[in-house]
Amino acid sequence: MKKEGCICPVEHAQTAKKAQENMLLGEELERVCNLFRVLSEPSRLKIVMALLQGEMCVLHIAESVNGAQSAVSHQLRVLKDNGVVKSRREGQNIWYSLADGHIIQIIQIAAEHSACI
Amino acid sequence: MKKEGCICPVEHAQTAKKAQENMLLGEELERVCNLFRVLSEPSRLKIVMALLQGEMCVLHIAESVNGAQSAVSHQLRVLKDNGVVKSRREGQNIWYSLADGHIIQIIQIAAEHSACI
DNA sequence: TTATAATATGAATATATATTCATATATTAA
DNA sequence: TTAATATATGAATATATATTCATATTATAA
Repeated sequence: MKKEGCICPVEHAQTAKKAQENMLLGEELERVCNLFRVLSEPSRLKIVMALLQGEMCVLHIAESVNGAQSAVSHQLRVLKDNGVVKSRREGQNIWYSLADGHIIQIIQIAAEHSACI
Repeated sequence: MKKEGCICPVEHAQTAKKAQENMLLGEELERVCNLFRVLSEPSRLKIVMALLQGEMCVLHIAESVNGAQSAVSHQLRVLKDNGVVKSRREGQNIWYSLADGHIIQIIQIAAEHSACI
């Protein structure tokens, strides 16, 4: 792991040191990773994309993404646990929507990036 | 899957319809998911965070993230295949850096979001 | 050419998790 | 209370993939 007789410029050793010092760790790292993990499954990303259009109940979401009720419900729980969606009960229905604007921004930028690969 | 005698307001059916029509599909969906998947592994996200500090060779990156050479090399390939990092050879070394500014933006917003959960 | 250093990679194992099925819970209407 | 509808969930299976180990490749120096 040590780089002793290294060919790289001195600045690179400093870069490595700074990277080590500023490294995201522990719970904070996990939370950011979890957000990305949640958005990385096609079925879940489709649910999030559907909710860009507005609030919906579970069955309407399932219809939007062409998925099974059970699977969508499991996925919504993961999305909610990770702060991507929020929900409110309305009679027999539970309506889901995006938790905040960050999600929309992230997806837009990711889409731009992916278009350039 | 059908919602016939649905209690939800009429707008929700239209929302579902719009969501269905505008749904990201196929390769485009996969590319966006892949970007998120790549960023969702702690070991890989740490590499990306390290590269926020600047260009580095594999061993300096391994040092930054406290990881094994082989694992870091495998991860760098995944990152490169998905357009997150780019590389250039410099003698015996190969220097890696972030592919573009989108990655930085996405991580910043994700960190903000995660701080609010 | 040989030796050394940096990086990459194939195979195997271990682990995580998405989906499905069956069923449970919760709400409303009759 | 009973029936019907919407949603949630536990368990099992199937699949994806991160890491490790050993080794291959590439570039430089002696």
